[in-house]
Amino acid sequence: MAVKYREIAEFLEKEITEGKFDETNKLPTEEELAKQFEVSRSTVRKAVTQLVNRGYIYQVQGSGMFLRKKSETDYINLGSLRGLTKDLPAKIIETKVLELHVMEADDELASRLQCETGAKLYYTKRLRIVNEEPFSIEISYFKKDIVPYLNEEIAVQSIYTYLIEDLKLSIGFADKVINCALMEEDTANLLQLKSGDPGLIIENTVSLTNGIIFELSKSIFHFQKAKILNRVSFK
Amino acid sequence: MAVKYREIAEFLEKEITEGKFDETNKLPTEEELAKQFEVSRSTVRKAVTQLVNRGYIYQVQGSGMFLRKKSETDYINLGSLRGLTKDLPAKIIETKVLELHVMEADDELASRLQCETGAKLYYTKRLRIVNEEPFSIEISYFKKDIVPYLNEEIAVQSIYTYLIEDLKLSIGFADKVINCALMEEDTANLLQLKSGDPGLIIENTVSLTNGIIFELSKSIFHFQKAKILNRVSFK
DNA sequence: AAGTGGTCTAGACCACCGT
DNA sequence: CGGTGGTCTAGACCACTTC
Repeated sequence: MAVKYREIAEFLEKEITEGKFDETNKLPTEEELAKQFEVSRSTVRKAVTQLVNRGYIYQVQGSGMFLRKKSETDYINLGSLRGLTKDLPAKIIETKVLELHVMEADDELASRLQCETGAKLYYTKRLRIVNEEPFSIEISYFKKDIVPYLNEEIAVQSIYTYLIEDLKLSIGFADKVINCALMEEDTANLLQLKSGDPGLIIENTVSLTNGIIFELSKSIFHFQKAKILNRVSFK
Repeated sequence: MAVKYREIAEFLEKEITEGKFDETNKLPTEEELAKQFEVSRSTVRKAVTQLVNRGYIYQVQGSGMFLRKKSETDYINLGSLRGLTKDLPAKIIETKVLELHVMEADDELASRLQCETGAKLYYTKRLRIVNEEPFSIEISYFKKDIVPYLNEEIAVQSIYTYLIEDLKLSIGFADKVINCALMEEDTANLLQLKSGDPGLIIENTVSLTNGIIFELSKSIFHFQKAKILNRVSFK
């Protein structure tokens, strides 16, 4: 942190989620915020833009900044990289690590991860349990030269928290592909569904700020329990 | 248009898609672009930010601006409001208008559209055909006070083009909820699937720039043919 | 050390909303 | 018309990458 506009965005985000502006449904003007935080109006605008992009507010020229309707709480948020734990704060989330070991990239993985065939990868398969019911299966591959160490203790918690806070990785961008497919029997069993039932699938290719891909993942969600939310702003 | 940063973004977007920077995989520096377009560096940065948000490029501090790997062409783009026609430019897209008439909002529609029960709405149900195969079913409700007129000729083409270019509506933001559900028989039939097969569903709540909701839609995609792409940047 | 993007400022002027 | 967001500028200084 230590960057003003991020701090302001974070501060306002917290105020918004705590309901501080719910009565008026409106934020103070940019001018007022600039005065309050003792920064220039440009800096306020940069902070505010983040809130707009995250779907908290919208701006109307000549009129002001307004709260967007709060979204329901039990959606998976496509725009965040925070993971289930942060997306579903109201729920009890458990994780069962089904597999975790180092392996070598085959041709297909190498191509998708843009690395050499045979490069070392961490492979992990996890079952996510929400409110004591199976919710999703997550299969991930991490490049070992970027994520040199991973163990079950970490994988049971949020891997992303570990990557960001401990390994100090800075995540840059991701491609997410969503589709729907019929499940194999073993996958279905893990989710307590029948073979042939569909799964909602998100495939994720994640890069660091410098553009290097470091993770590939595939999450298969219980089709009756998972909903994905994406808030879009045009501008 | 007439806004510099948008024009620059559009210009660069075109150059990128035409492959102008493919050799180096890199864009000119911000300074150079500022000189080229005769604007300040801030204006260049604003244009560039749009390209970043749209998933075309990424920036690396101290190093430069680089192209992101081109995405495959046959994805539905979640971040755009352009509609299928623009998302799948390589495909032949036909639209069959199954229903189109004015109706009154019931309690549920009124609540979701934030209008009065009984308010007039345009209802339309369309079948989208891609490369001569059924691809999706789209059910939409438009507030009639905002979209006063709609006919089959418009509904066969892109409704959004009509809303933006003819009605001069300015779209502000949208909530998109994605999930997966088993289809009813008549829906399945339209997509040439079996009753009980799954559908990939996007429910869309769209607001104007001033925050007023004007459209609700539900698109049910053929689960074997549709893939949704979302490119995310963190910053 | 040079090159390049990231943050921040102060201020001007425009465009739109609501009274 | 006053209030408020939108665009744009010119310039300073910082942080990171690359050599």
